[in-house]
Amino acid sequence: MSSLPHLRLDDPRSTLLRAAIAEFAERGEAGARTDAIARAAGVNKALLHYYFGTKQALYAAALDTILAGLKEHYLGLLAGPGSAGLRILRYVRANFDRMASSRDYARVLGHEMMRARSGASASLPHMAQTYFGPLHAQVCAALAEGIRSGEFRALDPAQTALTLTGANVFYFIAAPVLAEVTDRDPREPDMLRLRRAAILDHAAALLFEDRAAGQAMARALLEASPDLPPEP
Amino acid sequence: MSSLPHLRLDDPRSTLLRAAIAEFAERGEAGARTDAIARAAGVNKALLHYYFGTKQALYAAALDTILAGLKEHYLGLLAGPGSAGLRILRYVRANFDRMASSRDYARVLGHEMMRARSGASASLPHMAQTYFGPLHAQVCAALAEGIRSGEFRALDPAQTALTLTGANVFYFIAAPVLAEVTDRDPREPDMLRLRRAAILDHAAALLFEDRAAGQAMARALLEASPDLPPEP
DNA sequence: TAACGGTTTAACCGTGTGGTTAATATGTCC
DNA sequence: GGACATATTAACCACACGGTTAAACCGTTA
Repeated sequence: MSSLPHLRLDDPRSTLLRAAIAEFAERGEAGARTDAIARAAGVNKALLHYYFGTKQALYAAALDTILAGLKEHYLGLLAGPGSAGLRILRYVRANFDRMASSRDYARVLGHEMMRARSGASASLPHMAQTYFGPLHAQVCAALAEGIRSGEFRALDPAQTALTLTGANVFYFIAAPVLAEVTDRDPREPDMLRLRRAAILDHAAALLFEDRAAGQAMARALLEASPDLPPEP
Repeated sequence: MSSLPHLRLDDPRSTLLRAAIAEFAERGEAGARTDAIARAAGVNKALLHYYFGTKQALYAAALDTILAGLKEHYLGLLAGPGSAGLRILRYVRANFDRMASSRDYARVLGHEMMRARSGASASLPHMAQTYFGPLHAQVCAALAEGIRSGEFRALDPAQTALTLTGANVFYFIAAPVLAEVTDRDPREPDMLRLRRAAILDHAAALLFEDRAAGQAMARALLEASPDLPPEP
């Protein structure tokens, strides 16, 4: 996008962007207030328009920042070495870790999903085409490969991809409700560790023809990286 | 709530409520416009305040209407006859059918989840305590029972309950995004049938110690009620 | 130091929105 | 038919919000 945007984290533009991501994550684009973003960034509201033009453009920039590099990361894992089973489990783990390590990521995406009624979101078609589409296709391809090789059960790849991401995403989307129901914060490290183990176990149990082998693979992956990356 | 509210579907109050549910489902409480609701109901905006007082109260009424009777229905299924496996699968199917048959249900709940940042939603604590809490507890109890009896694998009940609802809910929450990615409407009857079969198969594969038996049970449940209830 | 470009601010503006009010319609009982 | 309660409306209001404007600030260079 710009030439060297990722250094200098204390210039007003970056500060605004970070404040915007937090605000959009909490309230969505419609609910976010530009005043609040500017105030949180310790900056005049006009400066926001000076750098980003409109609220919608700021939102697009926030989305781009959040999604930057993520597609490549996921596609890399899915196309990497190892059996289809190993690659899918690696992807599931990476997806979980990404959401666990950034409080805003899952919620921004959640708001985007909610906003996306037929043709109402300006950013949706772009995001679907450049991000979700290729990702979904690649997950389906890996699933199909595993089914062909006999490593996976006879599954519908598209449906299975949805179940996997759904199980993964829902935990974070529903986190505030969950906190109310269970009296524990789902983002607490202990809770995250529990969920991380569960999601890998569930994915393995769902996918593999030889369930015991799949679960062993999931456990190995878990032990290979037992700790979550810290919040950036 | 009131004495005889559910008859006479063409009085202004009911019309307003239905219009409100549709509007809240599309845009959430923050995004919904009272003007638009009144206009959709073919009624003056002041009448909305005459009947419901404030937008927030209207939203609460909409939530109550959507959730009315649902908890009893689900709890009934979970406490009904049959093994834990059968009851859980019946519940999963009922949950799916509910979301499939009402375009608004899942999306209203989705918006409510998004809105529920720490202590910001007035309706969340009430909903969590009277609705989600008991339901979650009952699902966990059924899961624990199945684990104890050996029908299910050794699972963490709470985590498993989350995976099940997540896989179920996500499909409908993400429907607009999905439509963009796959070029087919996920709410099309054919797509719903596919998803319905998949969700039951996935639940069975995830839960049962004897996977083949579980899948047979899921298939039997599917054939017992092959068609979805129509949209009300 | 004066001119200049990029940066930042205080003050302002138009509009959309939730909510109010006062007046009018509608029905019902005597 | 008149009194009275319930419905329903047109017109209005206050204000929050996204966006604008013109001026001030600041570092650099001549």
